[in-house]
Amino acid sequence: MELRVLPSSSWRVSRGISRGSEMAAGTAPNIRDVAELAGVSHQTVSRVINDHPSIQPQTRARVEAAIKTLGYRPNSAARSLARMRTGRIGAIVDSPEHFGPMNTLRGVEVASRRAGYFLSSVSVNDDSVDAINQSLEFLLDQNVEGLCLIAPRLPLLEVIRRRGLQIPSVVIATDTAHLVDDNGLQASVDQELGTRMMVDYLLELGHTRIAHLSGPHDWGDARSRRATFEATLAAHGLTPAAIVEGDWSPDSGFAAGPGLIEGTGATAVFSANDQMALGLVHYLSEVGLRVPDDVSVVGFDNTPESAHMIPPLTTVRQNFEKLGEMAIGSLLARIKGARVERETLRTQPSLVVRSSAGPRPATQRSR
Amino acid sequence: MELRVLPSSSWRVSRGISRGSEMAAGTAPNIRDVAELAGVSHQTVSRVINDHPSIQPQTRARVEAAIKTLGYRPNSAARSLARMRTGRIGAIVDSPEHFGPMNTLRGVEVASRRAGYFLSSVSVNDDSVDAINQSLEFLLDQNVEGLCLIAPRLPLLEVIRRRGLQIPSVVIATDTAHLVDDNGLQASVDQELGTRMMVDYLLELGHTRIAHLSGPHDWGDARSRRATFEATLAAHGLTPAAIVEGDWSPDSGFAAGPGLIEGTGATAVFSANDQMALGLVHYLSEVGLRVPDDVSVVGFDNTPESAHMIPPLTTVRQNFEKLGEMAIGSLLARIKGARVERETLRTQPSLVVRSSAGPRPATQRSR
DNA sequence: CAGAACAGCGCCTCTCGTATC
DNA sequence: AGATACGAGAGGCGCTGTTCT
Repeated sequence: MELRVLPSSSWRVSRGISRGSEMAAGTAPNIRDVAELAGVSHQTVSRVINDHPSIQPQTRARVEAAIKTLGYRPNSAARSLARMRTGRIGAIVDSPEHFGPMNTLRGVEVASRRAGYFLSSVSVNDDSVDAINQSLEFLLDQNVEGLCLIAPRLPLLEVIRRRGLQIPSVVIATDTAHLVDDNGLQASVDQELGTRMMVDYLLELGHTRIAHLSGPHDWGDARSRRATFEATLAAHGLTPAAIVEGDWSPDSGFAAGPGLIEGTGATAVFSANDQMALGLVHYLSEVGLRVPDDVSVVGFDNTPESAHMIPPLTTVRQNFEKLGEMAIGSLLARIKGARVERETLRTQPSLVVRSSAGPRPATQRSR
Repeated sequence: MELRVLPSSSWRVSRGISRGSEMAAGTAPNIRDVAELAGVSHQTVSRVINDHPSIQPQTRARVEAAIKTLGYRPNSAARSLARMRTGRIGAIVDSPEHFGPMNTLRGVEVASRRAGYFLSSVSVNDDSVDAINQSLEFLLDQNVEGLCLIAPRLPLLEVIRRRGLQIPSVVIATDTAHLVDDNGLQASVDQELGTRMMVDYLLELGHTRIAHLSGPHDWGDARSRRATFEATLAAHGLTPAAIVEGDWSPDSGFAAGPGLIEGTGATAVFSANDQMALGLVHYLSEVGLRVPDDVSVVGFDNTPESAHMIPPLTTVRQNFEKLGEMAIGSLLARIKGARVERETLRTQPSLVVRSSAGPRPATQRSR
């Protein structure tokens, strides 16, 4: 897909050239208008805009000049019709206001554009089956060639499971249990790895009483992190000091403070995201507990803010942009007719060690 | 634009009905396939899907049944071509990770969909003229009928000013000085009103030493709020206790604390957004100043978090969704051929009084 | 109320050509 | 002669209009 610069005010140009006295100003120029102006056949123009090999440089130059002066732009509908493909993919984003889905969409956007595909995306916040189905229909009505579903929560996954996908699709979701589709394509950040790295890190620091501030239970990531947290502790013969569910917001992190700390003996808290960690740190400072001297706090996401928290937050970096790009890459391969086997893409998160976690305090707090 | 429910697994249906032994499975069904199955002409099918009045209920029912069993979906490219319109509008969003642009886009999305228009949106973060121009070309290549530009910062506005817009467009931006276009359509939340309401509120509470935590200077909203802040104070014969520029982030709010408070005598701080207010409140608690007893802090945006801050934040509510909807409404009117005069749309913000601002302390702090 | 017939939207593709080195 | 560079023309993509029965 090549991009040309429009000479200003040449958009609604007259097409009087080819239609004599009609002078239908306001109508976009035609491929034949270009041909006429360049003194070539419409064939040649077509060959130029489609990068056909056997075109002489000077002819190409003449045509491109004509294109520029007319402000010609191929009619995408006509192209789609003749080629029998729209060059468009559709995306549904659930909870687009959240860090992960938002950045994943960014990656999806970049990747599809770079591949020469148009993207139509729709947001979903509503959990109703009807709303989700309407979003799907809305995309299918555009004859998208493929579908990318950013589905962090269960409701959207459930709809996908029930109705199935009839065109090439990729589902970006952690909780894969709901996808029974045989030839399904699925992508996610490896939550288990990220969680294990973090919990192992806390264990190495000597912590044995670790609490978990989890995300909402209808989020796949939250479920996975919580489950892996418990499993990793269990593998070391430990049990959680406490588990409190938040809603990803800083406020919920603040509010979860007492449940995580009071009487639990926790010396470290693994928060399922950075924002809640922020709120929790705030709570701890309010009750006079120092981070990390009294309590270690770690997060997940590596938001821009996390580097500047006080103290700077130890967290897990997830490359959502890359996730989106990988997903689109594989989706496009399928659209172009690659094999159709079940496939699962994973990106690896990485531990970002800053200073919000430290060794287990020598003397236990009394509380 | 009506939405139909696809019977599962009926998408890639055979079209053997009309093409005999060819049985081109994998090809989407045709309007003629539907006609044949329903025992009517393709004309009638066209009339049904376009809600033509003169169709008998039973005929309509037969056709709709055929549509359903075949999983027929009109080819959007063919429709666009025949109608000579794409039914698509394009949107560019600068800084989509920020609260305002993000929610404005949400409104744009909802409004265009409700009006039966498809939406293509692209994100811009880069300030380079090339990147912005490419985004524009990308949308124009899709033959969008109109353009919605969410332009909170100056660089995008500058590009718009320089190249002009050749198709119906609406610019959502506060800083209108850069738009010389004669018949331009522009929309924004009334920043001056919001700022005045807030500053007046602080003045009524008796504050005379008020500091301002502003947003980045290349943001239109930030410039407007700052200018109005200064003007409103001046109208009361007052000068700012301090002005510090942040970058919208909580961290910058935290970092701005000393500059706003130390030695300024400020008893109130007007933060240009809620997130910075959050950081500032954190700073204040760290240095032992109570909000609002010692220092009043107010924000702007009314983010979901603001209601749960401690103390709950007094702020200004901006209805970005409505802004987006209004903008699209007026844009569509232009696309449909309404008058083309210069037009400016404004939505009114409202004051949300919570408890982070109180009366001026009786005794001045010593610092 | 609905069918038949046809033109047309703008572009692509394919088949033949002719022309030039 | 056998390449390469381009033209002419037709048919088709799926749907929408209109007009005439």
